[in-house]
Amino acid sequence: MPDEYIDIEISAEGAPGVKAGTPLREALTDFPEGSIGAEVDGELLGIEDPIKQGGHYRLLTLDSPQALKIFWHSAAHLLAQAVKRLYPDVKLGIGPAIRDGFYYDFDFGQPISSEELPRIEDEMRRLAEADQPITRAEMTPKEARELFSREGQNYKLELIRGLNEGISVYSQGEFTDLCRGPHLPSTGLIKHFRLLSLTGAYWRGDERNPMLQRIYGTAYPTAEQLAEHLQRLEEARKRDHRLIGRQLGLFSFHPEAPGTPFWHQKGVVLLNAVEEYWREAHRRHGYAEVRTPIILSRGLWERSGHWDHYRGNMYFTSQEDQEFAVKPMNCPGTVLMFGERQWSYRELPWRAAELGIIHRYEKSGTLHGLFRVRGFTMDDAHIFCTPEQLVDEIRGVVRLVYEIYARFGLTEVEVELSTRPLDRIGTDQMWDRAENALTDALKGEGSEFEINEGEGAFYGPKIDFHILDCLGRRWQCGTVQIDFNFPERFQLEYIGPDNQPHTPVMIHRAILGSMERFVGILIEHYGGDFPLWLAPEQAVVLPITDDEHPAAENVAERLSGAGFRCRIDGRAEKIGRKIRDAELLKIPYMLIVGAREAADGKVSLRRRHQGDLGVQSIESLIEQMHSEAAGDSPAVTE
RNA sequence: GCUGGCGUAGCUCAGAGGUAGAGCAGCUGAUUUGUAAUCAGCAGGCCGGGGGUUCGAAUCCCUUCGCCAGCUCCA
Repeated sequence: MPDEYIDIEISAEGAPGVKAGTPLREALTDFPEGSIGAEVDGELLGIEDPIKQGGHYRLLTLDSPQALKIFWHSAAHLLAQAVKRLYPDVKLGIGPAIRDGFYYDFDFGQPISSEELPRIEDEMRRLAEADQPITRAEMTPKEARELFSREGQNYKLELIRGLNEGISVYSQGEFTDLCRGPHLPSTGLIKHFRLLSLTGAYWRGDERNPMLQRIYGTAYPTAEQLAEHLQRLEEARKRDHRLIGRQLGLFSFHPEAPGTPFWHQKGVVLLNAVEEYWREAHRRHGYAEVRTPIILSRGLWERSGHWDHYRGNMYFTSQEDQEFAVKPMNCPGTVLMFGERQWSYRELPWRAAELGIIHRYEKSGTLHGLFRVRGFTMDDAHIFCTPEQLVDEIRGVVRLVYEIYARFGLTEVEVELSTRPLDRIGTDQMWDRAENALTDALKGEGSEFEINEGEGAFYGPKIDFHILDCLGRRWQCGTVQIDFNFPERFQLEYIGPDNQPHTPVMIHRAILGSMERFVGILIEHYGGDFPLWLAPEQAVVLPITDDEHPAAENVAERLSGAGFRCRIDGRAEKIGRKIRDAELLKIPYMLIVGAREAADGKVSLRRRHQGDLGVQSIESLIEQMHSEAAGDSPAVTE
């Protein structure tokens, strides 16, 4: 029964139709079996919720994707009910539906251990089997205060203080919770769920508030969907770049340098392959590569505004009574370069790209593999152009962004445009022009985008690019920001056709974000199975016996000569063992040389995950590898 | 930073007051092998660092460093 619609009309005084405030269940004369709520204009309604507006209602069943949000929210309540039965004195925080599940925050007084989760899950199961109806009631703030103060639910009381009339509570059995809803009709619908983890979380996310204990869980209407979701979590665990990074010998971390990776030989090959492609693409798009100092004087950072706004994230050092900062951004250095001399409008745009090494202090608790580090290489560029050139420049950046992502097989990109915040510099006219330039450029390139009203930086509006990896996870990588601040602070100018000085427009942009983080994303996206052009080791020659070593040397030399990364596994192991080890190292090509191949000057070809592909001449192999390496990246799963 | 958990051999992990263990990896030797693990032997440890309790500490306590999970996707 998917996609069933029903129109509801709100009655005016004395006219036919449904009275506003009527619960959805009563408003529907013919309530279809299996309906758990409805959606209208993006708003979700449970069947007990009151109708507020007329409209075209889409009925939801458990099969509807939108219904999951309701489902998870009710699962959170089920969790809270179970916890309250087991720990009667528990204080409830909040328990929303989130992406892929739900959580609920509790104050247990005495912290509980994650070994309690199965017990709680069992209690939830019992409660679900009891199949209690979920009912809704409205009350005034006063009534709500009385209700929750009776139970000593101080967190709920705090929430009520921020609410006006029309407070709703949802109940199932003895359990009542302050809640906006919507919810399922009854708890019996929640059959398949799993509690996943127990962690700490500050009340309202503020570290000055008490630490609550948060229980995360997930639930699905069918056992298959739940199993599939748990499978996805398992897949993500297997793809963890920290694990694969060690298994493949790409990088490591040491306590001596928290938050900064040590890149091993193979990891550097990978980084270099990404950088080589990056340089090639930037040359083609008319960028000039520059390199600015890592340590610059405090005075520069005072002038750029970083001293006032970013000092807490910066590292400092001093020598000869002079204070310096380790750069957290590349822009001031590039701006100094621009300011070195006079510029003619004929020389603009100047697109200065830099793979700049920057350092930012991050709280120790937020460090996470390559994803959150303290030192990294930003694939930065700063474009200085005339106002007339702005739209074209942004369009060029957008094109380059899509081109570069596509090279890595990342074709799903989500774009967000952030507009002027309340606290900002520059005139409204400048903001109009800049926001229009970003909008026009995105439209011109045919990108779909969402607008984040008021989320721009104080110095200018921006576009953010998010890529979706093969597991559908979203990573913010690229950004394009227009900057009114720098040209003003550093009094940048160029001489226009009118022989007068003008202020250039400055654009900051990054595409991959951090090279290190991007490589981490690639590791997880490919699961370590890198396409040929990125693979740290592209081929390994596997002689069957020592007799084939000369022939194997010959094969390896030919491949190395053709520019491929290739080695010989000359160990006194059986071929099965050599294959296994090469498969585990995820080497794309295994070239087996036995007596027959040695005699014919050929190899027996084996591809990672594919097995034996038969005998092939070395010439045709090299040709095949060249075209594979040059082409677009193949599908992620081979 | 804060809360909780975890640091034992290169890796994955056992041991939970009484002589530090296994598998894999490593080394040595044998084996010369045909598409995902050949066999045997050997070696390997300030049980993360520091302090304490105890006759005795990997084990209990304190402290410090690091790692892992999380720290509003708002009732």
